Amino acid sequence: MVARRKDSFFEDVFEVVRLIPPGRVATYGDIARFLGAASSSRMVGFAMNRSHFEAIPVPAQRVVNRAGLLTGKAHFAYPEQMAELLALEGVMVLDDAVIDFEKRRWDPTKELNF
DNA sequence: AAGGTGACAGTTT
DNA sequence: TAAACTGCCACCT
Repeated sequence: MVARRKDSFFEDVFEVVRLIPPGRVATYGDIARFLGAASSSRMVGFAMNRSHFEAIPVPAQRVVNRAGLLTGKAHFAYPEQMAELLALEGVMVLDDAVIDFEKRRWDPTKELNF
């Protein structure tokens, strides 16, 4: 890599994720668009992978895929942790899917009015 | 410096 | 309708 526009695209991702209110969830795509890289949804997911090494905790459990599925649960300490963390926040998860996903969905581009 | 990779998304078989 | 393929951009080795 020769040059990067930003030192850390990930940090931006982390910040946005931390802004997600408890009990709400956001999608990789929405976060990516919010950061100006609509097609970097995959990167957002990869960022979450790295979030575990961050000093400041990142509520990765609040980030799900477009279908509301907990696709990243496998990357937690243990797979069930993701659903558990969400449950503690009042988010019901059934079979790796967020209940009332559309209702609990939190879109930064809308909620933050950017 | 170049290539491979990934917790997705959208489109096409 | 469901399954498979390609595109995509930034990080890492």
